[in-house]
Amino acid sequence: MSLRFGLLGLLTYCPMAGYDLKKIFEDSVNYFWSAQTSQIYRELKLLESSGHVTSVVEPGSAGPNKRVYSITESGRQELRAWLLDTEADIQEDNKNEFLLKVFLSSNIGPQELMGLLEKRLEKYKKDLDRLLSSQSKVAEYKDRFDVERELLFWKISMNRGFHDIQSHIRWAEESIEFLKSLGFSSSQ
Amino acid sequence: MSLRFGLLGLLTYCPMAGYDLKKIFEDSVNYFWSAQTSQIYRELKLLESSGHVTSVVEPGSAGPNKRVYSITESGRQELRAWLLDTEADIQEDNKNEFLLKVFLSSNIGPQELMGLLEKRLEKYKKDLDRLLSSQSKVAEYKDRFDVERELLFWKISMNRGFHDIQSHIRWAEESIEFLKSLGFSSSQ
DNA sequence: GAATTCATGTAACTTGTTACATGATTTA
DNA sequence: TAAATCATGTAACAAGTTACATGAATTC
Repeated sequence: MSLRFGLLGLLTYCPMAGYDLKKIFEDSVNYFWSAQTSQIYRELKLLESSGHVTSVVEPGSAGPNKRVYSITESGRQELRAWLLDTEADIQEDNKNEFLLKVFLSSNIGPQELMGLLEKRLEKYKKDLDRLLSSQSKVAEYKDRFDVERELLFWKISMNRGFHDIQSHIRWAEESIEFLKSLGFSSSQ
Repeated sequence: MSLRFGLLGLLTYCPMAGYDLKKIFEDSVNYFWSAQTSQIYRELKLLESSGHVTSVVEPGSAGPNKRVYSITESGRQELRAWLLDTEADIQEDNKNEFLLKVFLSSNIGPQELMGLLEKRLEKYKKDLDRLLSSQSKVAEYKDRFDVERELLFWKISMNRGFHDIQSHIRWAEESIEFLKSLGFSSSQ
């Protein structure tokens, strides 16, 4: 859906190749957005054919040539229009495979569910660690690009990550306690 | 991805037609899963061709005929295998269009972001109301099907919804306060 | 000399969305 | 009698995933 806007947004920092964009996706936006390289290259072509970015081929610093993309003025306009459009994102769907499992867990029973929840709790705690380490990468980006102005917005979006993970942890712990209070014990 | 398992799961309650499944999706699983009718009908056909469900055509109580689907033993096995497979759901992606916007908001500035956040906060509060009202529907389902055993799991998954929305509300409020503390005011 | 990283892409596929068509029955 | 609900579907498209191919440069 909005991969194109993610790409346009990152290109406002500086011109980049598809490969660079993939990298930045991985260690900045990764908590709330992701994309395959194949998808990124396809999308960049579409953006170029609609005039929102332009590209030039540059000799690669290491290895093959790079196709470096720059955002155009029409691209910036597109981006701003999307950012200000409050209708588009208001009914985004919240698909959560794990919750679907919990909902259908009568098919495996409370003990097995407890096992799933305990495993999940571990995952959430790892997520928290990963988020903390990706925070330290922000400092790195601060040096690589000139992003004084961006820092504020990065902080606010990363902070959402903490709220999110903490609420997951609290819910999982609460649910495990609830099952225990009903006399069930883990299958692990 | 796991629409098929959602369908299999609901069919463990009782045999149903595509239309019924769509309805139940809408007012039970809706908070963390959704699907279009066209997708549901397509998926049901696939499930039938792989032997996980069977169907019979019944005269409709009102209007056209119904094709009523029942889960088979192989369908139940599939479902249970998926429920217990902790690898599959562990790296589900968390795409969040709104967070992408926040992350890229240097392109519109803090005042505009504040406006977006305020609008979001309203949406979150509406989400909370909707979740409360869908809770009351659970009671309705309890009567329609024989789902004593299922109630426990419904409660746990619905409870996740509350944790989720509350954390969204807290984050939005905190972020608005943060921007205010920096001397910015809303564009609204 | 082997593995990893840099760098770009194609092809085939799955999943999800949008728009449309049909026609009966029930409710306002 | 008009609108909503019941009920099933097709077609075209958009978005996302998986698998694969290529080949140079760097690091171990």
